[in-house]
Amino acid sequence: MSRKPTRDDVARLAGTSTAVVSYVVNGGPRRVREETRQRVLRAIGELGYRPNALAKSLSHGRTDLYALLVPDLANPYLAALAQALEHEFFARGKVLLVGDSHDDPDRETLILEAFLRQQIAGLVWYGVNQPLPLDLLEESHVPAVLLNQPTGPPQNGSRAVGLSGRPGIWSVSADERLEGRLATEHLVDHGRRTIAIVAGPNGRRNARERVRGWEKALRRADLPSSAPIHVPFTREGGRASVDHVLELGADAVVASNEMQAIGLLNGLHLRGVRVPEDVAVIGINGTPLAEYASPSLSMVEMPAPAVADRIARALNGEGDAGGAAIAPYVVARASCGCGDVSERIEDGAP
Amino acid sequence: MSRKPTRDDVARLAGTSTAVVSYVVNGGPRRVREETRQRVLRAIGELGYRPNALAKSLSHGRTDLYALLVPDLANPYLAALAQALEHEFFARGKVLLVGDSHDDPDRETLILEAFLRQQIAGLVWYGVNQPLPLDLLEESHVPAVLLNQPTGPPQNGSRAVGLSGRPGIWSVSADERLEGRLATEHLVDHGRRTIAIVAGPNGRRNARERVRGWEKALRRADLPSSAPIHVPFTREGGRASVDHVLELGADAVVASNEMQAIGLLNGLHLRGVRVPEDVAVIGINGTPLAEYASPSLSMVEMPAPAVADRIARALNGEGDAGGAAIAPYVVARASCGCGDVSERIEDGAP
DNA sequence: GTGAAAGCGCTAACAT
DNA sequence: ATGTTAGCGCTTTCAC
Repeated sequence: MSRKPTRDDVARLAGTSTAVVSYVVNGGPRRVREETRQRVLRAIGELGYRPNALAKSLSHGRTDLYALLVPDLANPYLAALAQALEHEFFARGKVLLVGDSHDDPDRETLILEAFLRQQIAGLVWYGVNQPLPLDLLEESHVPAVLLNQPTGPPQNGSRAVGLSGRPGIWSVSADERLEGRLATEHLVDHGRRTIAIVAGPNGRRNARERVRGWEKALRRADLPSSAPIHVPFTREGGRASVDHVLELGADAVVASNEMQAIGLLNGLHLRGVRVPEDVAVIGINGTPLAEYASPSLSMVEMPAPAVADRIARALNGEGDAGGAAIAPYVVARASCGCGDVSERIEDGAP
Repeated sequence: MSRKPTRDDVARLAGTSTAVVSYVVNGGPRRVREETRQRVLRAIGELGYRPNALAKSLSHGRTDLYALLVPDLANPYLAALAQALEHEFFARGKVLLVGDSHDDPDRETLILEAFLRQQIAGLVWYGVNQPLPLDLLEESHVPAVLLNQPTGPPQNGSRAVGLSGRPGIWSVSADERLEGRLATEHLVDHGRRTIAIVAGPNGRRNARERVRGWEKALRRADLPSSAPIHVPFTREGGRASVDHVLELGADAVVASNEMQAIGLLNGLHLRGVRVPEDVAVIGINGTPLAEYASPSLSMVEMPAPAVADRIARALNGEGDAGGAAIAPYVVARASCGCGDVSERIEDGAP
């Protein structure tokens, strides 16, 4: 009574063959007479039989394992994404493996290799570098969705597009430029004239895109643009940018992600600068956390659940992965001067 | 050249038997002549051979899969824990599976079953209910660490203890009572006289423990205690508790977790109450996020990396899982009135 | 030091 | 409708 019951035990107890047990457990590929079915089911219940997914996968040639590889699981945006992906995958009977590269390309490779050894059925990869070293991935035949990888011409919102290299590698990425533009335009609408931007590390492509959107909005509004303030995508970075922001005499700032925005808010608070009275703040890629900053943070958002849905569809080859874009939108709260209004402002076309 | 190379291919190319390839790949259990070893290694390199962990596990009877089951992956504390666990497990050649129960016991069971089907080698379970339904777990022989499950008499700090039921089930839990006491004592030291507590949902055992610690500290200081304010362990809950706090005329508040503390801070901000001048705030189970609240949040902490280390040791049967306790400590920041000092205050004995 | 072969638990093509 | 059986890729005992 110690060894875990196997399919053989079930078959023996039910007085059938092992194949029939398989058919019952999997609901196919053959039909089974109802009476037999019941007998098998009863045997399964009696033994407390639990199918071994390992054996199944080995035999069937396909696992139930999906993997997520990110640079920082503690980043609220990525944690929200992990949560949303787990939700989507679980709904499809898959289970989620996570890896945290700590922003280290070498570690990233090691993790990826571990995932491939596990014969993952799909990968979601928020990579450290741009572009990513795809060799490992390409020689495997694992379907993958790349995040944070700008591909081709800028797109409206987010979509899943096939990526050159090999079929089965997709890219789901936000239109960072649009996000930057939306954020900036909102500040312009508030009548701000000197709008600074806290950007990501110099040279990172996705950092650059957000800056481009900011520039575009300023140009359209006929406002001057200053030099982007390049700091890491961290709370520390945001806080450290405060001196620059004040030197520029800015009356508004766009922060390139939520962690930076929170750090910035804290930095301004420490300097005794009032938000939004003295300086208005808006960030990009908000999470539910933003609402609870003090003052609450206005953000451009593209909710993790929608992104996760898109990713899951792409990996499962469900319908039009490249279909309608997910549009980012402004969630106006207090930090931009919208008072306590927490309305959702939809975007028009570019 | 399309099929993935298997151990057979390697053996053929190296001109050896499959067993030898195994010995080389696993560094055992038999020795292999150096020359042969090199030949095998070369064949592996040439073919780009990657061992199939599935087959290995099926044969070997043990997977490299550890699983983490939590009620809310987006909770910064749990996200930090997930990150720290991934780190520990990866260092041991394991890979991390995550499940999010969304605070739903039924979902929790389904996820657990999925994990068991995957033949996980270990489980870390931050359960929804207290006590947890351990039947599923007990009939499996999976080593497990239960978090958030008060066991036996209160302990100093956190430790891994064997849990009745069956061997291989451990509990690593904070001494919630001590945490509550430390937080409260710190406020007392600041000269606060009316110290309220934002507790967790009424009836939850871990919520109760923190309240007990608070009561004890007040009693010792000869201060009156009010009724605990029971709200969910969420930011919404913290924010919603503000009216109660103000009604009580409190000049200080202990929040039972970080999300509540952040919500409370925001609620006070919205009411125009100054922190810490009018009301001092301290929370329990802080993460790096707390430092960036405005004002920065004083917290009782028990860092995720230390907890994760303890958990990993327990699961790996490494040394004294039940050894020295992890002591929670106060990280004093601005919200309690410690100014911008960010010193770490160690705790004495109970 | 190395090879042959019997499993690990399950799937599915092929029989009946 | 159900039984038989050959794998899936690897580990490991047992021979040599």
